[in-house]
Amino acid sequence: MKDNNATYVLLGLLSHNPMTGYDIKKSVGTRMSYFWDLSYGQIYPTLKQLEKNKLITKQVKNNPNGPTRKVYTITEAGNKELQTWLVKPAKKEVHKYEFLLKLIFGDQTPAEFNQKHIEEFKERNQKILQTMIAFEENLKPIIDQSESYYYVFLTILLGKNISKASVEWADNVMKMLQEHTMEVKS
Amino acid sequence: MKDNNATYVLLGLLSHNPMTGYDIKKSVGTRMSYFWDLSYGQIYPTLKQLEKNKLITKQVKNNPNGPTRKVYTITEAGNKELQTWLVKPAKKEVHKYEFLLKLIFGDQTPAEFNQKHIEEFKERNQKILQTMIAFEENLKPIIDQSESYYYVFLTILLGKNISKASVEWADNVMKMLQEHTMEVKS
DNA sequence: AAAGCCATGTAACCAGTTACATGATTCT
DNA sequence: AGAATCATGTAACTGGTTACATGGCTTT
Repeated sequence: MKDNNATYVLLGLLSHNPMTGYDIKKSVGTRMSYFWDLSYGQIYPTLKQLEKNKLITKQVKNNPNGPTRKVYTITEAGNKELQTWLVKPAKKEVHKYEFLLKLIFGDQTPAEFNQKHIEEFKERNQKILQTMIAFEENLKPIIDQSESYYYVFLTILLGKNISKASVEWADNVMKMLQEHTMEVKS
Repeated sequence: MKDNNATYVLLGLLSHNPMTGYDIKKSVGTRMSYFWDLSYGQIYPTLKQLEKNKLITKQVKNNPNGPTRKVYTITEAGNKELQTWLVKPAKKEVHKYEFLLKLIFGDQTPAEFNQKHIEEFKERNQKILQTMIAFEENLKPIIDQSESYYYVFLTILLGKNISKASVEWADNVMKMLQEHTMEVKS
């Protein structure tokens, strides 16, 4: 059995509800959008492999309006595998900020381009912040209905805090850069 | 010519000073540690390829105490290539928070493990925060000596803000989780 | 009519990691 | 004596993306 994160995302999601590959993609794209991503190119082969290893089972459901749905359910063995992984220490976070790679070489380009990168970063983070706030509001009233909502809520809060800090940084350095550019020119 | 980020990290660093592959690794590991990483497995083949494409040149320097050093210098064509890339919009940020992947499935495991993951996340971020503050203090007095220091400084500030927000989040949710665990038990 | 969603999947590619190989010097 | 640093590099592997292929249903 392969021991990559894609495997455990699928097991984790299926530990709550039986789902199709398509459902999984949507689920990751919403509740995990801030901190994880999976493509179909990972999802479908991983499902196949999990089934082969008896960590999940498949039910083929005929769908009158559209293609056949393949609904996957976690097995006892699958749940055990998930729990074994859950207690192991997590690897450290990986970040790829391409815009910082451009900004750190900002002395090699006119100031306007650096400002553009910062503006765009700010916009991306404002969007994320709004999404996180919306998720937060949606979850608040139902948080006591299921223990699993509570943990989703905690992860949403981190996304909210970090995107907020990012927007604040962008506002600050935009001001700093404007003053700096004037100083350098004079 | 390949158009991956590793290429531009090397060009960007070499646009400031001629360097060896080893120097580049160290440089990335300090000033970019928060938001980027490169392994020798990427650096050496990329240097070779950049040289073949005449974006950098190599000088082999005999080193009395140790192996031969190969010092690379950026060419005019290399600088142009870098500048072309600098003005193009950056791709959106990519994050991989493995611990959130474990926390979001926190209902599947005893509370103590969730708290462990949060504690460890907090510790990682406290370390980063301290590093960023140290960089900030080191840069402040020399920031007017070179335009390039200024941009490094801006990137350091983002690392500082985000790791600070992360530590604060950890403190908050630890308290929340402790209360929540007591409620659920009662 | 066109765009977008539902739903499946594969193949080729690109990015990035890890383990290995080599070996001298310097610090503790 | 042993660990760390200096310094080079490759090969095999794993992780992850993108483009392609198919095709019906629903919304604008």
